[in-house]
Amino acid sequence: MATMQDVATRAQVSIATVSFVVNGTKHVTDATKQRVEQAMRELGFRRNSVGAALARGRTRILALLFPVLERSLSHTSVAFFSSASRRARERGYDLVMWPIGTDIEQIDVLARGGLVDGVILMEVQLEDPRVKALADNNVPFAMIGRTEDPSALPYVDIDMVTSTREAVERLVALGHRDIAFVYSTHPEYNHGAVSRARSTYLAVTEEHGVASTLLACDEQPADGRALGERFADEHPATTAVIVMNEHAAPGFVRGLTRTGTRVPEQVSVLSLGSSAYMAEMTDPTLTYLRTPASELGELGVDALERRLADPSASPLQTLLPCTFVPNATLARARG
Amino acid sequence: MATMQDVATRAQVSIATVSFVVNGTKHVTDATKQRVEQAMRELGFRRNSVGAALARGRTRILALLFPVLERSLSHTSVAFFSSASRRARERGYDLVMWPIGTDIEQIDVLARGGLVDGVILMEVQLEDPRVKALADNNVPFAMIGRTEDPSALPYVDIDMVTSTREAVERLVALGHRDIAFVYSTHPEYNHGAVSRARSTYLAVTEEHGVASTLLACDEQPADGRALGERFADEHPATTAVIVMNEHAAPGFVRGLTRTGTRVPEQVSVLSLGSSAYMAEMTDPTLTYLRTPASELGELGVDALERRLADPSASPLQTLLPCTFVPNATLARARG
DNA sequence: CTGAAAGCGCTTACAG
DNA sequence: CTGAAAGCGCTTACAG
Repeated sequence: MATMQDVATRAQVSIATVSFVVNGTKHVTDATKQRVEQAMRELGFRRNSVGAALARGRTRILALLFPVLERSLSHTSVAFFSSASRRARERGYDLVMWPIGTDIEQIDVLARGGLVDGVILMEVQLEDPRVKALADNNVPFAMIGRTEDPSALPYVDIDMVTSTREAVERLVALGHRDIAFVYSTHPEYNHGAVSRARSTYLAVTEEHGVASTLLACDEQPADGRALGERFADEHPATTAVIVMNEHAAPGFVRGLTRTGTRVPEQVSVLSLGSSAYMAEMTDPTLTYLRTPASELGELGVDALERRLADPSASPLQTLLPCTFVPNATLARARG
Repeated sequence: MATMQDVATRAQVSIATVSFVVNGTKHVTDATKQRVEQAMRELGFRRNSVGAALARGRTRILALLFPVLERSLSHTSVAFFSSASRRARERGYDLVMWPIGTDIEQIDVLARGGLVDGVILMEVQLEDPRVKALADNNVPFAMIGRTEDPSALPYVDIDMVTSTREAVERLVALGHRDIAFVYSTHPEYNHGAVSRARSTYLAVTEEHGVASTLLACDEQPADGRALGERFADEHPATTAVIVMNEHAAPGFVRGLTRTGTRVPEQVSVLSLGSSAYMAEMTDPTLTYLRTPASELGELGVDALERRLADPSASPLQTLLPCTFVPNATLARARG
């Protein structure tokens, strides 16, 4: 690999001049510039990013932390990733997905090691040790999601209170008086969004005097199906279900229909926080509240960039509700 | 951020000694070691990876290149990623997913910039400009998938010839004489696996004197459904379909059943290269040939590591067939 | 067992 | 407009 020094020697200029040409940081005479460019071409020169990073103190690389080994990437999560990476590129950064779990040690190494300029956290828990680790160590970061008390931290998140209220009230408006709520369980994880949705569901059903049932379900299609298959037996009076578990929602509908429960005539199903991709899996097509994944992915990058630009500026904090997408699994309550 | 120099000063040793302690590269007296460790603790020292990388010439970071912006990540692709990253960690590397497309320029910057020690390529095309770019530039890499002629390059890949033959012959054995093949289209992409599967399908059906039909389908559930909905009309004589399109397979089955075609009584469906996750989406549960994603993810890391250890060693080249998972969408041919 | 020093490949005031 | 030189934070022969 040719170095800048090699190029400088061949073009008979100083290494500084090569740097100016490569980075466009200072004006260089056309003639000199051409000599340098020719030398670079001849040597197949490519600037070593590590050297540059050390000198500059920045890499222009951002990391999206997702615990891939612990939690399965849903279609929606992938959408977060692609939109964030697109946005990062627009802003002159590279964004990579770093499959780091809750292991603080690893986060520390990554974040303080200087390899990345900043970090976007996903799958944030109410009490998240990673957040404390990053904050304590002064690593620039933004959250997609948020902790119990995000106070002065930058975040973008789904407005789960608004979205859950909308879910319940749409069902109430259709005459449902007994509404169940399926949420996703994951050992050790106290997901912020899940927790907020659950308590809002309880509050709003109570507010409307509607019967409520909380049902846990693993993040697997087969678990959704199993739940659906025994649903009619175990909850004969329930006429509507909110499913906040993207992985399990199609399986749940399938479990209902294959055991003879008609959807939506007997039971309405509303998927909370999902995508067109998953909604298309079932028959009838799932009615759902769409997670604004691409919007939040972009905003997550913006929040981080702002923090990088000025660590003392007020943090960007944005909540976006899900949007209702009417398909075929909602109907008026029976009887 | 405290540097090694800061630690050295505080512990009253040389920076070299600190380095020895941090890396365990040389024996240091217990007393000295403890002084150094205490100083590190007091200062909250964390080694700067960029400095280390520059000095060593290695970062111990690997990149998995997946064109996230251009191709949608299937559940199976995610499995590749998680298993590769798990394996990498076992071997002392970090593996990140780098959402790079076909843009050679970007690959060049990444790969030659010294930020990563090696690269694993996914979604390899028959003629893949990225492969040439990496090879020309002497960047250590391995492919998951392979080009038309991978000759001396390290790769691990699905044995699509064997797997497709198995798919066809299982259907033939059930008496099917008119078998269609749905493959995934993607503009600009001439995916190696798709291409090999298609030609094997044509060869094996011909070998058995069975009627064949090639059907293109975008990688979207809704496109699968649309294809399924018009299938009975357009291909009334066809009794079995091989679907090599993980995103579209559930939609295809759904399209069939919702237009009154009974699966598998009237039409058998065999999903080629999929996962339990996707198979669970439909009713009846999809019979499929499982992509050995976690096995190949691991092997991909092994292939790359071997190349890193000894660039002149013979490349690891492995083909693994899919394995048949019997579920509920296969039956004897009707009539 | 420990240290002084060169070197990894860049960037960037500073000087001219 | 161009260059000499210090510095980014480490690692690692080499010497003692």
